[in-house]
Amino acid sequence: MATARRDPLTLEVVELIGTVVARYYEEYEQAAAQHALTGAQARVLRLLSLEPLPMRRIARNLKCEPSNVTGIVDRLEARGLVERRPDPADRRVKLAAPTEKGLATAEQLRDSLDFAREPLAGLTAAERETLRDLLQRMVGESAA
Amino acid sequence: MATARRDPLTLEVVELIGTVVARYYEEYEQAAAQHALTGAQARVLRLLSLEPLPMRRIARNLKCEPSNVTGIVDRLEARGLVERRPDPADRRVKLAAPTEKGLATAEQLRDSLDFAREPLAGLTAAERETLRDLLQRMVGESAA
DNA sequence: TATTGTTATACTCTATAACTATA
DNA sequence: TATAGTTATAGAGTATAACAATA
Repeated sequence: MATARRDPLTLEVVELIGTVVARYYEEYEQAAAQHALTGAQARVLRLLSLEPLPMRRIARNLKCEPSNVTGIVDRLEARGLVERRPDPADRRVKLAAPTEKGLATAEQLRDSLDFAREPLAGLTAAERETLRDLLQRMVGESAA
Repeated sequence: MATARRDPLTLEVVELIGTVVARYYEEYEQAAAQHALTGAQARVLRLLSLEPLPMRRIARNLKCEPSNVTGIVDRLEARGLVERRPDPADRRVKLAAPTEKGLATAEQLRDSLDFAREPLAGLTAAERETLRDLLQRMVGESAA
């Protein structure tokens, strides 16, 4: 298996992945902007819509410094999309949780992410399965 | 063909694409940082390594406002990676072009983008071909 | 008049370092 | 003493608006 690295085929696939990434990112930002959110704010809102989290955990997920999360959550909180709750188990911890409005926004956001579904519509179910399997092996099975 | 949108399979693929995008982006920034470049600077340098371009064209490619390009090119120029040249055909235009050092850096940058090659090593040539074809159809054939 | 690049301004994201309140 | 969250600071990317030079 592990041979090719700079062969034309591999480079072609790498190029295509770059194109997909650029398009995905662009449309994600655009979807966020439709709700007057930045990309980072939209990502945090999506994350919290799955489960309330301590600030520290948000930073780890976003792969940024905890100090940055303070501002992002501040802005989401100022817009009534998120709230900070105390953690009964540890008084140092603040749990960020979406409000009802925040949950509704997160759902709308999810729906507007047609970008990734739209192009898939051109593939048959069998092809989507193949794509899923190949991507899974690329990502390393342990995809979330 | 165009039926499924919210079926489990499609959503699974969308999720996987999101994972690939996050990983690609992260590793791109990391590769850029190894050369003390930001992601935006690395993207501009890569773009110019293909062909010198007017500031306006860079903005269009990055999908940002032209005023932002001024600063990014300023910083690349300050590091001796890029230079501004007059356009003989139109004296309003400034062509941004990589220096030799800039070209060398762009090439190193390209090489350090193993992130997208590494995971592909686990796929056979036939599988990479299949992946290429499916991605090409997603992207719409007209990939760069 | 329209276009190219720039400047000025304001906001967000980012990392670093220092601070506070808990543990 | 270690950890969670915050504040302060500085640099970079971003959009908007206004400007000079050129077309």
